[in-house]
Formats: sequence, C-alpha cells, structure tokens
Amino acid sequence: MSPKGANPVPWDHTELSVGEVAARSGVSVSALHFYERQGLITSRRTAGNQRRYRRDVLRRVAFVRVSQRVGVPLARIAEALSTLPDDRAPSVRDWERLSRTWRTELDARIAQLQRLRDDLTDCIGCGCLSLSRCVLANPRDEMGEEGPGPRRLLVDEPG
Amino acid sequence: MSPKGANPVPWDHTELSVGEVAARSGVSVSALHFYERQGLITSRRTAGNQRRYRRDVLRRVAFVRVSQRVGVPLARIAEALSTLPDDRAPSVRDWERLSRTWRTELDARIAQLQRLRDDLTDCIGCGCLSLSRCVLANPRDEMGEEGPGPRRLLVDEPG
DNA sequence: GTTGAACCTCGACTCCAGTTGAGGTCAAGG
DNA sequence: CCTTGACCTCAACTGGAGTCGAGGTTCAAC
Repeated sequence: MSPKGANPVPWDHTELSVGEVAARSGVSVSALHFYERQGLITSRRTAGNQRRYRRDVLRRVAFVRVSQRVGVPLARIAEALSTLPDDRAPSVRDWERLSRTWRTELDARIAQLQRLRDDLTDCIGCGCLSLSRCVLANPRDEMGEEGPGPRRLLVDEPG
Repeated sequence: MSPKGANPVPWDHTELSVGEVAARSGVSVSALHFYERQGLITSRRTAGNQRRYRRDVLRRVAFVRVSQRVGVPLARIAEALSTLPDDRAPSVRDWERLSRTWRTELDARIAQLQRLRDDLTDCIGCGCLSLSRCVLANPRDEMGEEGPGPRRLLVDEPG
C-alpha cells in the first residue's frame, strides 16, 4: 500500500483514519461513528478535528463483529470492552478472557436451539401445535429471556 | 370455563374474541391486531365491528410464536402461512409441511453457530482476532445472510 | 491557490416487532 | 339508565443498529 491510487497512507502510519479503519475492517464509516457514540471504540482527534485510531481499534472492531455474530447486543459488547485497559493496547490474555465469556453464551444459545429442534422434530410427527399438549407451543424454558414478546404462554384447558 | 368470574364465554362458543385468543395464546391484544395487519391471521367481524376468530387461529398464533423462536422474521412467516388453505381449517399435514421447512432452517442456524463456536474456541487459544489470520474476524461463510450490517469483511494485508 | 476526496456534525430516516395512549363504541349487569 | 370492561381505530412512540443527506471543513496534490 504505497502512495499510489485512491488511498495513499499519510502522516504517522501507526495511526489510522476512519476511512482506513472502514476499509480494513469492512465496517462502514457511519457505523464506526456510531460505534464511537456508543462507546465501543475511541479516537484521538487531529488539529483539524479528524479521528485518528490506534491500530488495536481493528481488533476491537473485529471483536464487535464477532460478538454480534454470537448474538450479543452492542450494549453488552460495550460493557465487555469497557473492562479492557484504556491506556495500553489490550493483550492476548485480555481478548482471551472476553472470548471465553461469549463461548458460554454461545453454548447456551446452541443448546436452546437444539432443544427447539428436537421439539420441532417431535411435533412434525404429532403435527399438533395444540397449546396444551405441545412442548413447542407451550415452552417452560427461557421465559424472561430472548427479546420482546409475551412473557408467558398460558395453557389451553384440557379438552 | 363456565360463565363465572371475569371472563364468561358469550355468543357462539366456537368462535373466539380477541381477548380470549390473547389469554389462551399468551400473545397481547395489540400483538394480535398487529399480526392481523401483517396478514398472519384473519378474523370475521360482528355486527358491532368486533373481531371473531375461528378456533384454528390458536394454532396459527402458536405457529407464529414457534417460528419466531426459530428466528424467522414475520414477513417470511406470513409467506408460509399464506400457503395454508384460506377456507377450511388446516390439516395436520399442512402444519407438518410448514414445520418441516423451519427444521431445515433451524439445522442451518445451529450448524452456523457451531462453526462459530469452534472458531471461537480456536481463537481463545490463539487470542488473535487479527483480520488476516483469524477465521472469526474474516468469515467466508453466510455473507448476504443474517441481518443488517456490512456485506463484506476485507482482509488485512499480510505483515 | 484552487480542486476534489475525505472528513466533520447533526438531524432525520429505515426496518422490525410490537406497545401506548387518546378518543370513541359495544354489551351486559345492577 | 348508567356504569364497567372489553372492544374499536389511528397515530405516535420504543429500541436496536445503523444509514442517508445537508451543509460545512481539512488536507494533500497539482
């Protein structure tokens, strides 16, 4: 990436502009602005008020994207990232710790979907979806969890 | 459920009011209105403009809730439901067919999350999240899929 | 010293899956 | 008759994760 074409690397070379971070991370500039507003990443400003990022912002952004794939909302990602040191660049241990948190999360989500799949398999056999007889239609698990919607599923009276 | 307490059953007894459907399905009245606007369920109206539902609306609603747990957006659920007969109540075979569709979907989602988990496990070892070296940060799979966000993740140049 | 790409802020808009509230109607009991 | 609770419509709002555009500035090159 020598200075030719549309995007030569200027100044310091250790710091990155928002456009460079966008190109390298695959995240749009507007999303990076947004992440900054949400406290997921931080930047220094130049004299002319332009953002300059430390190179480890790329890992932060990568971590954000991965976490989103796991299904974690930005607010919790921000929370996790806030446990990273603010001054020094995070170490391998730091990322390891964060990744481990999500593994647990992911295991739970997979287990949940597998239960759902098993129930669904049973119900393909029974074809029921009856509110009283069907595990699927009347789940006892994960009540207050997982997004908006009704907090309870009442049972159909027998008969 | 004889006529006593807060909610006696009026009129026909084979048809259900919106409040009854809400109580039996666990879905709020406002959500049922919303589902109707989205074409997920339908109702007849009384002389006084009140909704009356056929009893099989309970299965439709159950199907909607289950489908949401699978992760299918309402628009696609509506699409699936639109393949049901509009006149007669759907048969066991009908529900079976629909459920089978979601099973495939669910299998794919589970497989995807399992891949993600495996990658994450590897990355806990490597602690990398480097945009070039890490499968996690740079996935080749499921590109145009799964929600909003950037459609590509560029690679970090080597070195 | 001017051009043009890249940058800045701010507010408004999108989509999804609903919820909330205002203002009005319907139906049954006392 | 009047009250009460369930019902009706319609519009506006929520929240999450951004996108889009207007209007203005900075910066590197020519």
